[in-house]
Amino acid sequence: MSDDRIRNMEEFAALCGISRPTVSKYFNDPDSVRASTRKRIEAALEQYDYRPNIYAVNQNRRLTKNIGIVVPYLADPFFAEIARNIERLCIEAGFRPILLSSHGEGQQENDNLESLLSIKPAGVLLAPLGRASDKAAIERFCRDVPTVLFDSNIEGMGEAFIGSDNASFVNQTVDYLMRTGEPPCFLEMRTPANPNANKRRLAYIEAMMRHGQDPVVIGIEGDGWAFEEIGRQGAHTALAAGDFTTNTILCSNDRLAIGVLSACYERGVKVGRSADCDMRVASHDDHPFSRFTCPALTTAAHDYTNVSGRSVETLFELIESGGRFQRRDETLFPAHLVVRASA
Amino acid sequence: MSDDRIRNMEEFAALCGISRPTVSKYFNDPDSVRASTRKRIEAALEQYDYRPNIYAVNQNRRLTKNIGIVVPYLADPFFAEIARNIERLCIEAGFRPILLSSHGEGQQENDNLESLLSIKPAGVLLAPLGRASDKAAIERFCRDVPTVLFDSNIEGMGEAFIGSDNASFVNQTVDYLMRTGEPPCFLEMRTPANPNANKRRLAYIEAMMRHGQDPVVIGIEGDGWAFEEIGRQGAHTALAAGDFTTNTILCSNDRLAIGVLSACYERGVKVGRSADCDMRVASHDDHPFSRFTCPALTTAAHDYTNVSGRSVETLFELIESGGRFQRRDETLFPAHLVVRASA
DNA sequence: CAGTAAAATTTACGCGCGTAAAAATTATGT
DNA sequence: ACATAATTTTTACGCGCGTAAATTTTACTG
Repeated sequence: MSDDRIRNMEEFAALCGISRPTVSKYFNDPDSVRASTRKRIEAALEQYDYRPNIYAVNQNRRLTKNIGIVVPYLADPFFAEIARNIERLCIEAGFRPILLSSHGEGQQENDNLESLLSIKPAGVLLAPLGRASDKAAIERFCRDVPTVLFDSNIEGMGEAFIGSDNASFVNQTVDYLMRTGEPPCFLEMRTPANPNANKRRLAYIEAMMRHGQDPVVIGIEGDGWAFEEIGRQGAHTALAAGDFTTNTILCSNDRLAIGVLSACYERGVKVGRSADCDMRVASHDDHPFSRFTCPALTTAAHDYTNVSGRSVETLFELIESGGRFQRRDETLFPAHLVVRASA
Repeated sequence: MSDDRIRNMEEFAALCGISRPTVSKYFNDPDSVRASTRKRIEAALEQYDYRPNIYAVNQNRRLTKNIGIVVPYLADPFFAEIARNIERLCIEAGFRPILLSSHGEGQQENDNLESLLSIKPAGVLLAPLGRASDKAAIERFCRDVPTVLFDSNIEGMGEAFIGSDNASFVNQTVDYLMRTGEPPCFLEMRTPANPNANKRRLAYIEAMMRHGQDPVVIGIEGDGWAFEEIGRQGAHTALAAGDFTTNTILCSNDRLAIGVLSACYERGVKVGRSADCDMRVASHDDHPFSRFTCPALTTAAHDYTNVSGRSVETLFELIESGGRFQRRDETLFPAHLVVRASA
């Protein structure tokens, strides 16, 4: 690598012995130039280490190669994991992912969308906060930018939605719990952060009815995204009050369950499915840490690969279609049961 | 907000009744124009919702307002939390943070630096991987971009380092454990991912000598950033082999400890400081989840606020100094002990 | 080898804004 | 009110690249 700093495409083209417009064409699509000239450019590229000025490029291209990724709460390893998959897929496809977290706050979500607007992205993958989302702001955003929603749906917004099938999660856990012990009580936040929670509650009620059981839903207090602490305090309260009508708790999500396990431990309530245990606790999501709780958490797992993969694919299709779909598709992937020691 | 789309600064300046260069000056620094003209611009800004094209701006400014933030592993809530603090501080100072994760891999870290180079950031906050880092690549990068290292130091690289004082962590946990029970064995990965681990081991050995005790270091196998699983398997092996010479384990970091607690639970080893417990487990970092382990983890906490705050401040100073410091400062913040149930 | 299609070159313009220099205007102090 | 300093305006150029049109060169076919 020679260290003569190349200042622009003009100079680089001269070093290649090729005209600038052709070099420009190469950078837009290496296959759009003759194989022999491509070789020459790539040879020079290794020698001189030049790369187009990204700002000049984006100023002139009608569409940038940027893709915005917005997740509601990046400190949740679940979203960190999804985001990581999505990032990788974007890069492999030659795009530039820009990852933003809403940190659980509606204001931040709006700021993120504003910020994305100014970088004129080719498309955006948005996992909205849910209840705390500013629906009007998101709708306005989706009018300007090709957007695919994932993880948490908002009716009618974005050109498509990819997520997990909440009914599939709950059916599997409820069926399993019914088959192996007492019927489960359902523990959730009274005012859930996102609509998946509502769907899970409804699916729980329906599943219980199907089994000829009375559903018992325990809504605990708490606001924000500190689910573990909310679950812990809620479980303490509910256990003290004797709210659980059976020995089996099904939590709306793993982070709540982590808090519940913590509370049980603190109270000396032994959790598990062996004979010497007081309670069973199961949950949904297969959070990256759920394998390491004590006891390890029985849960229903997202199809991470398919959710992130299909989200990205869909966005690419959307971009190629010019930013609009004929109709808004909703794709739901089923869960699979992960039986561990907690239930 | 009128919806007549304004296409450029020329049009916006016309609507303000002010010349474009003055408007340009305003956007560079609102205080650089007369108060009365500033009012006029800001009034128009509310009416017409214009913002400068970020690509045109960055192409022409010698320095962008971008700040790169690189963390080794974003799926670790510890880094997610730090990154979130840093992001906020950057935004408040009028910068544009770009958050990148190296996902535990050297190749990704290099890619991240490459990617940052192309956006010509005003400065970069880099928490290097450590052992997996490509030192030469980082050194080259630091020559081109004003960089402040944080969390994990690499001797001589970057213009400054801000991190936590590993000796302070270990001294506090060791002193506490010595004071309240048997001397601790130290559990770590045999080939630690970053230099903090080495410093902690050395501090442990020194602390034990000071207490007149023989240090016992147990190095467990494992590679990569799946510390919980490594800790779990390592603890199983060590417990089976009887490697622990006392009933007290001090883990190098909380994520390992989470794995250790999981293994203990699986083996029916009761952890805690009450009389009926078999072992005590303590650790370092005060990971966001360490409050929810079973039992809750006794640990030494980072000074999150100061580490992130000082890192950002230092980078700002560096930027204002033109990218170079006279000498390379290393700032270490002490830890504080968080006593919970595990030890 | 001619004929044709494909690719590359030349030329030229525009993107939206930073910024410099000189001229004109406004604010400040006495 | 006047001299002086501080701002603003005018004018103009440049940043690095996308892209279009016309022209020339190259590659491929029979």
